[in-house]
Amino acid sequence: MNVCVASLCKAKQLEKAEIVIVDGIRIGLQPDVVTYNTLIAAYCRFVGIDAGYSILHRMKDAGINPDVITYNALIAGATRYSLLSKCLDLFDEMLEMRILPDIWSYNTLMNCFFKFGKPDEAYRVFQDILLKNISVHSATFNILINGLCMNGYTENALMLFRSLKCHGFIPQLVTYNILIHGLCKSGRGNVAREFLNELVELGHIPNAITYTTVMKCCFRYRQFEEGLKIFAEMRNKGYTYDAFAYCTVASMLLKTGRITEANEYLGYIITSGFTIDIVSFNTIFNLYCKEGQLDNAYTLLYEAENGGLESDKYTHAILIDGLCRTGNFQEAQQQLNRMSVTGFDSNLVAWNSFINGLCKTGQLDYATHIFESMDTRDSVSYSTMVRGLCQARRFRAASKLLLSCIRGGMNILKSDKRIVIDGLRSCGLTHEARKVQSKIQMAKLLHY
DNA sequence: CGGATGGCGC
Repeated sequence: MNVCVASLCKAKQLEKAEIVIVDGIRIGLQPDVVTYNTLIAAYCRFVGIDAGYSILHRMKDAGINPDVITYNALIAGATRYSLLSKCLDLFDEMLEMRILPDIWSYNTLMNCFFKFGKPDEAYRVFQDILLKNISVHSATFNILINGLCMNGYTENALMLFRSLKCHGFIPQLVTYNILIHGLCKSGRGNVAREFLNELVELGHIPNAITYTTVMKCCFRYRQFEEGLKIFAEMRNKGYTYDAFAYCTVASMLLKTGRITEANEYLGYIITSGFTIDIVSFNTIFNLYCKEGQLDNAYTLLYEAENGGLESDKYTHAILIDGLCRTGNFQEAQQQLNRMSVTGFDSNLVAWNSFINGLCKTGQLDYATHIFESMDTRDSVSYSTMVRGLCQARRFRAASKLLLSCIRGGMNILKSDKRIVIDGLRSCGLTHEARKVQSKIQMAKLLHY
């Protein structure tokens, strides 16, 4: 029965799995801890953490005690849904129940801390593993390397990787995938390339994840044709069994103005029978919004939501950008305000999109007002405003903003700084231009 | 029976 339940759960057929269990009970087979653990993992993955909990209760009611695997599945579920405190509670609960955590409990907890941007605490978990003399799993190192990369410690991740190799650790394909991704994200595409060669030399065969990662890396460095070549190779090898890579390609095409081609690839997503999840939906939705087909976009959104797809912060940001592009600033503003009441606040990208739209249409005072009322701002917010002010030839205001951005420890693009300085000069404000330049230099010295 | 890697927005 357990084998059957497991394979149904893997295939997301939870109702069928439940039927098998009921049938089993009818012929005298009682579900055991393995059956429940399988169910808990599947419910956490496909339905939600509460669904996982309800199985836990069912299990306890049936007189079966949870074990370490039960808790690991729940902790992983809590991590998936970004519930840090729930992870910690579960870990404590496990200890209280005198269930000894295994390496995977620690791995999962460590991964959870990394995911929440708490690398120090994650590292403490790792030290705990060593202290308690629990033998590590290769995944422990993979999680460490990934966590370090994702939290801006790419250099440390590289050092760890190299020292592990010296100690006889044989990197797996996942290890390379993680490293390549991390290196690319931190702007070290050249090192990523080296690792791509290395993994092949070591006899690994790149998988769909490797291809998608490398392809995105190419796009990041504006090597579009190179990336498309990788995609073609990936398709030839039959590695496009999901929409992941198609989304990357389509959004690159859209961003570079190759609308017709983007349309083509999105067509594949729709006709290939892939499950349209929120990410692929957003990619398609973005096409309609960028083309200014807001009516079609709304229809699509309506249909998707009726079909049970839940929009996320990406959906909202795309919509707001679309509304701005079509000049519907009032509706964009309303949507933004609605967003903050429905829990999508801190959607900085959407707000940035809005001020960008306002700046592009010369509504600088309105943009400034919004910018000042935002509770958080990032370097994009500043860049957008700075560029907008320069375009309106309000160079003094732009330089003031630029300096306050730098004082806040945020860095904006060199080209944006250039625009301000050149602008000041073009107005004959040579003295101010020089002042800004020296302040930028000073900030550089102080920060690095 | 669980647990690590890839896709979308300014």
